[in-house]
Amino acid sequence: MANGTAGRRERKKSEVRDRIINSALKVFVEKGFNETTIVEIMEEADLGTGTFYNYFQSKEDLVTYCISEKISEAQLLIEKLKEKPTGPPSELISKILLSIGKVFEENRYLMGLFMQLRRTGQSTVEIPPHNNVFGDIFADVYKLGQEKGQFRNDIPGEVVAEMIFGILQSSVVSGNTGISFSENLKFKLKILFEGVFTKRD
Amino acid sequence: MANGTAGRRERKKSEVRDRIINSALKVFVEKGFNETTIVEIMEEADLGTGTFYNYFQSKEDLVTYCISEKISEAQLLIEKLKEKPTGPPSELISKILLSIGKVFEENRYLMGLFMQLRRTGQSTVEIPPHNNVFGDIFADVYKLGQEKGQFRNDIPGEVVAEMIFGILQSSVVSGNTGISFSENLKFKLKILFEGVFTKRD
Amino acid sequence: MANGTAGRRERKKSEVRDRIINSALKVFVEKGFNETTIVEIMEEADLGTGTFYNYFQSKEDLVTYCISEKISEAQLLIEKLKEKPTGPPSELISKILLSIGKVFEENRYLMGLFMQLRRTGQSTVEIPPHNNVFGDIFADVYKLGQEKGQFRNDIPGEVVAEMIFGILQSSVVSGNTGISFSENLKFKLKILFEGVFTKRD
Amino acid sequence: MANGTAGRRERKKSEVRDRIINSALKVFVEKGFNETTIVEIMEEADLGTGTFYNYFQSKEDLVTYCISEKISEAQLLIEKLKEKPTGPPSELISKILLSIGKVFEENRYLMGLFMQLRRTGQSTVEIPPHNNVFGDIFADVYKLGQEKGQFRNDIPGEVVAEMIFGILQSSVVSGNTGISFSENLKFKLKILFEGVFTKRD
DNA sequence: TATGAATGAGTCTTCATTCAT
DNA sequence: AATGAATGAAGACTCATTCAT
Repeated sequence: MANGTAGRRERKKSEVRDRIINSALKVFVEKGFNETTIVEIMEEADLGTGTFYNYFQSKEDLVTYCISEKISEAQLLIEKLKEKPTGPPSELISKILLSIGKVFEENRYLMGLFMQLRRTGQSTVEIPPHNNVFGDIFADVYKLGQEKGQFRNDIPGEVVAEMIFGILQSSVVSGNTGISFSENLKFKLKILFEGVFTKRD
Repeated sequence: MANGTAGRRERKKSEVRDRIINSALKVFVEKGFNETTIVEIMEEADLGTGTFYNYFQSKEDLVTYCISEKISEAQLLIEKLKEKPTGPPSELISKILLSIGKVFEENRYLMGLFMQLRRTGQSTVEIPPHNNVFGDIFADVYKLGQEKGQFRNDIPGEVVAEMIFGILQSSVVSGNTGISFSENLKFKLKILFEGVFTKRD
Repeated sequence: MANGTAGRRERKKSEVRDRIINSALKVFVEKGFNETTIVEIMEEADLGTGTFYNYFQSKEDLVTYCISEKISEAQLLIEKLKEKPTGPPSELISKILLSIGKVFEENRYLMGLFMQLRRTGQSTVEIPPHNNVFGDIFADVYKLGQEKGQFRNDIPGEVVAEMIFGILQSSVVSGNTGISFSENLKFKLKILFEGVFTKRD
Repeated sequence: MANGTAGRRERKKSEVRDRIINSALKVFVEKGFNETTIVEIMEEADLGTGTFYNYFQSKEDLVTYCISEKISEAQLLIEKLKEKPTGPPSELISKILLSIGKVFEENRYLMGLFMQLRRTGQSTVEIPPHNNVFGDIFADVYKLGQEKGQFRNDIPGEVVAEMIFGILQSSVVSGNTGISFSENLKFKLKILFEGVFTKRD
């Protein structure tokens, strides 16, 4: 009984949190992060201003929370992919990028936020240093590919990792080409691979 | 005489402006754009707060001004390079990227600012939409390369342009690889070219 | 039966009220009156926030209630002492001070609260003007002592009353002397009665 | 010249600071410290809200500043008095109390503030622990009096110091007796020195 | 032209209080 | 009666911008 009530409350609370997050992202997209006020977010969510602080400590906290969630989501996907490595490393990279891309594509703006956010240290939720979140993963996979003879050895893995991350980024934020995200990504991967392959078929 | 005085005044004024700009960039790097106040900039410049408004209309104006200057600088270099097109398109792209990169490398932070700045419309100086500043140029050169048979035809020029811009960006902001900017850039261009070349030598 | 239930309910209600009061005093001591929030009090009491308002109208109300209770307690003691006046007035004063002191000593902080509280008029429970609560009593006893020839006539009773009250206060809040409350009080009463001079001219 | 301008500015600034302080004290007296808002203070001073923060970091800071000033003032007076010790210790105590009293009497409310202020540690200006500011001084003088044979030895100096401080306090805040501050103080000192008994046994 | 104190609009943040469950 | 999420009024504080000197 009590459980039922508590459960309902939990659910309700979670709903409210989501409402705030979605409103926030909506307004962020419209006005930009720094130009968005908490009042605006809560008006959009049709909630009182004070309610914000029942769920987040600050605006920064909110963004950090959103991003952390997305990163976790993405990392989970990557873990799954790495567990059953069927194809060659290049295929793994493609799959990873498509997975991560999908996660962020739902809300493209978040990627921009993710890139630009300067952590000031006040946030309670930890965001790892930007580039390194996925950087190590890419570098690892590249090294694997080098060992397997699929990738060239005359280019440092870290540089390739940077490039892969750049591809991800530019595909997600790309918007004027009239090409879908996954198409865009595939084109860029084509460029990437046919350059790093040791030999072309 | 009057001319001499005016000249001195001109020079003096320009000196003050530069002092403000340099102080601003310094503080931006330390604290981030939004966290930097005009008071701080002017303290760093060892000038009175009010003096700021003799040179710029607002903080946004200041950044816009800085960036515009850099872009103009870069575009001037590109124009010069395009006027005397000696080598193949790939060489032109390399030279352009190195030139632009150099301009922004002096102040890497500016690139970050350039990427993240959202125009809110209050600025008097116009900054063109981010990606497109150099995007068209890259696309043009790529098309030229396609016509000359150096570049593959199965990938849209716009996508390649995005990729080139991404390379520029990631090279400028790269910092943990221990590789110099131009080395980093060359590696990435190698990846780019040996992927897009119709055939590998 | 109905009576029994009502009694139990009464008792239960009283228990909750006491729990709130004790938690409040505890937090007041730790953080100060103004810095204490109702949420904190109720967390300390392990009760829901809303429950507070089933017992008190406001935070001010709570404090006022606490203090009033203590004052009533003290006044009751004084009445009893005055009813059976066996010794000389000086002894009565000593006994009164010791009694009041004991009441407040259990919770020294309450005395500080009692001293500093400014009534803003919103409270439903009335607290009489600070100094006067016991001031009149002291002045009365002093006058009695003057009539009986025990106390000097060249000093106004009100001034002595203020001084007695000051003794009470400073004894209750004293903390660094390493002397117990009642010892401290006795020393001060000695001064009050006899003075600090080795001999009186 | 420049000096003249700077000097004028300095003077102006000092005037504004005083205006704020006086307005603040006025409103504090009327409404109490915690009930006073910065807006109210600045309205009373006929200045913009923001101006407050050109002079003080917070409301606490302001009070701390006021009190520190008064304490310094009082301590300076005490030093002067101790340098030329002509009469007996009792006389020195009287003079010290009258001096301190005068300092705080101009603004009686400040003494109350001084007593009640709970330092939360955020203030930039340091206030020494309340009782001890003058406590040591009183204890010292009392010990001197004991050595000289003027004061009794069967009461600890610290207790007497507390009592003296209590006298100071109760005289400053006393208000209903219709007796002037210095008269009030003299009566209490008389009690302190001689006691209230008609004769000592 | 340089200055820097004054300004107040704009934000964040807190918290007593309410109320549906 | 107990609960705790929702609320918004209230207050602290910031800072771009103005303007008298």
